[in-house]
Amino acid sequence: MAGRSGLFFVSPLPAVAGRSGKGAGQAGLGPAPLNPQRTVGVCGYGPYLAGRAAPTGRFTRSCPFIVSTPVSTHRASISDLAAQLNLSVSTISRALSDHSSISDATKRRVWELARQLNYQPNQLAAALRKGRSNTLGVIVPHIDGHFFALVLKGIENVANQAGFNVMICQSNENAAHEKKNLDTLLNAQVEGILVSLSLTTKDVRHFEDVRRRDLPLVFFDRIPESPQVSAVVLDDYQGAYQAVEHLIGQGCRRIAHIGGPQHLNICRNRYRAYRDALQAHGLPYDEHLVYFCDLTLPDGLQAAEVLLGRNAPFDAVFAANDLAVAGAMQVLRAAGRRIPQDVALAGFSNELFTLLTEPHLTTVDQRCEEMGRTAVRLLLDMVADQTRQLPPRQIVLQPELLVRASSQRLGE
Amino acid sequence: MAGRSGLFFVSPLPAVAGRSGKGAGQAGLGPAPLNPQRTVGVCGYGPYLAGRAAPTGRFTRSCPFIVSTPVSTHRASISDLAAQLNLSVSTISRALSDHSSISDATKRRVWELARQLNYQPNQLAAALRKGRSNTLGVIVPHIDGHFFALVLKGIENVANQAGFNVMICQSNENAAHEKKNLDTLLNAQVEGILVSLSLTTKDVRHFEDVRRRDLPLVFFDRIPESPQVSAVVLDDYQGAYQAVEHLIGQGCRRIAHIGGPQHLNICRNRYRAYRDALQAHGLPYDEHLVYFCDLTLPDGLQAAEVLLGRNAPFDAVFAANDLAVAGAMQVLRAAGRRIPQDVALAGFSNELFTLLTEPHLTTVDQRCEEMGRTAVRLLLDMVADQTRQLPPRQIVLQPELLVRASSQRLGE
DNA sequence: TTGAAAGCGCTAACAG
DNA sequence: CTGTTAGCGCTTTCAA
Repeated sequence: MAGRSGLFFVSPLPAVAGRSGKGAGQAGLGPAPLNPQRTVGVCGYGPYLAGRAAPTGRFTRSCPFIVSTPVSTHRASISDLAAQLNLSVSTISRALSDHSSISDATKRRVWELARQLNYQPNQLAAALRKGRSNTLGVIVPHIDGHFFALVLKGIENVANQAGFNVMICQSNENAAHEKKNLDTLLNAQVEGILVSLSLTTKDVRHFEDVRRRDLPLVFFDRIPESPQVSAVVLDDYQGAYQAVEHLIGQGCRRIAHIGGPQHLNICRNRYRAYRDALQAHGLPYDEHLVYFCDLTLPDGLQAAEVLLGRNAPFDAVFAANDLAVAGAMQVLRAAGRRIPQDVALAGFSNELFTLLTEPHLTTVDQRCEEMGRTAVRLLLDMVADQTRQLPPRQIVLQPELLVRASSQRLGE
Repeated sequence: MAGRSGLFFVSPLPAVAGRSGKGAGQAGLGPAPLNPQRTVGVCGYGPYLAGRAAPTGRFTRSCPFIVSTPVSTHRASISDLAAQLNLSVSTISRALSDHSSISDATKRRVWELARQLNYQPNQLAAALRKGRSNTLGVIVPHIDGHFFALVLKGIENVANQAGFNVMICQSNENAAHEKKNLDTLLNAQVEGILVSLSLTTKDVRHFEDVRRRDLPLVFFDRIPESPQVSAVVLDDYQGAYQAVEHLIGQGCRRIAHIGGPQHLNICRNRYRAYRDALQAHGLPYDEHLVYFCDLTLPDGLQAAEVLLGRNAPFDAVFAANDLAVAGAMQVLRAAGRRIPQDVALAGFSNELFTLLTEPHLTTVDQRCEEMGRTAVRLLLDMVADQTRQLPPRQIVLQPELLVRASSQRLGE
């Protein structure tokens, strides 16, 4: 199939194989031959260091990596056990799964041999036979960045606890890629799918296949606009509303907004909350104070520049994410604005770095892990429901406003 | 048996001939291309909002999510196709994989029906039969945080291009968990494994199983101390050495170090480079200027406090990672130290947030994606080698020092 | 160019 | 308590 391009694209330094420089009992140097007969030993070796000589020796540590001859490359199967014990494969199978109808004596024998032969069950075969892959699929826009990483952690925890593996796909914010991801998951026979839409997904018909197969499907965070789907989301509206209200409470009257792509539910809701909060407090909406972008760091920088250039004074910025507001802060400070005295700032997502900026950033926590856990629980409920008749459910998590120095103009 | 702790990380499979799709009559041969589809219903619905009433309607967008009754929940298999076309399963199988010995006419009929029935090959069955799962396994300490996320991205790219899926496990910095991860991967019949050791892994004997089975194994970044393994690492020594040398070049004479756990090769090498660089430039090593910890944010805060409290003046800090130095910076500034005039700072890893602090942090780039790509290429070479005789290789990537404001005391 | 048949490793009736 | 048997869906000889 796809060619394996075996070229190594490595930096100048040639590969260092079996480099040493240590005094300790070095076994093999250089291209170590395979099958060094049962060398069960301690070996130390130098650091991967280029150039400089190093006062080594004292930094090595013992390394009990056993190098034993591969006894047999053959993977023990259930029938190997059966043959060796003069039992039938079904007995072995049952013994291994601790079936009640197998005598303790037999079980013990089986387990012992399994241990000796280092038997590992073949999940593929079991899944094929049982018709259950014990695997869930997830499609996320990307994996780098705080939010999805934490959601995935939540998903993994609950799923694993329930005995499921999780297969992850990244759509790279690309709708076509997302579609392929879906095929991949279907081919892998996953038992249910979790999805957070890509930035460029404006058409969700590719999820119809899933539906047609009665395969449980749950969206989270970035979801399509249909009450017919099951979904878990944060109450972005609420979080944003609170953030803006907080800024108003600090005496801000001209609050700017850096918003994200409006076809995404999350960005739209944050923007809407911004408008509503202003209105609820009798403040006018001024479109000169609003800037839409993709919320990257460069976008944040540019947003601040544009806002400053518009000649529409503002005393606060609420951005739809933390990165944008962090970028904006740099530009604002460079322009001589004091934070929060001149301009108060609030972001969204509670990224780790909001505690690394000076001042720390006010933000809204998204309950990442909880979102993951909730979504997978919902999915597992659907998977467990044989009838496939469960009505779609939508679950809304409550965010938490975290007030920090970037927005505190009054004594707390 | 082995606990489930797997996260599969997958992406588009190599095109499977006769991929589904609906829409107008696709005539073409070969892997059916994505198809343009017509819009079908439109439905709008309110936002997931709790509490406040919202001026809905204007913010909804069209949603062509089709709600159709599940026609048949039965997944079409190869034998269904065979039955309907009066062909044998083997012919179908061959046609689907575009085998040369099948007539074009037959292929066309097969593909067409496959499309109609929305046939999706069962990977499990294929893998079982072929004895090849087309899956690689990866064990990382965690998935949140810049570094591993990017390495994984690199791994995914290359692996997918070569037609492999990737299964990810997180050890959560826990050696016991790492062991379970390994079982999970073995059970899933992966064809090769990539590992970056957990913080608490001091004994690597559990990888012996892998070796005994002749399963290709490549370590990256955090690796065991043995020349017998294949590994890809950054030249941490070189990167740290350059960073410290840079600080010296800026006029710093009393440079402190915040170091990580010394049983990890990466931390040890950074520390060693720190000492060597000092020595090479005739500066004394003073243990009062060194603080070891786990390099978290709180650790960084504490490190600075301890260093300040020791009454051993210092004019620079080189930390083994960015988080620690970012934390230290906060404490130092709070204590009235100007950065970089009083204390110059340098970290390690090139985290995104190094561009969000004030001033920006000098750091060392780790070539994350390249590390992932390189590691998986090495692994794929081993997988491709039927003989299993390839000698272990170690590849060293060169880091890049990124000088930023936190350490620039002289005009560039 | 197509078909028949034999499994991959495991599970689960159904019988003893 | 244990064994026999029949597949899960697919690939792959070997024959036609």
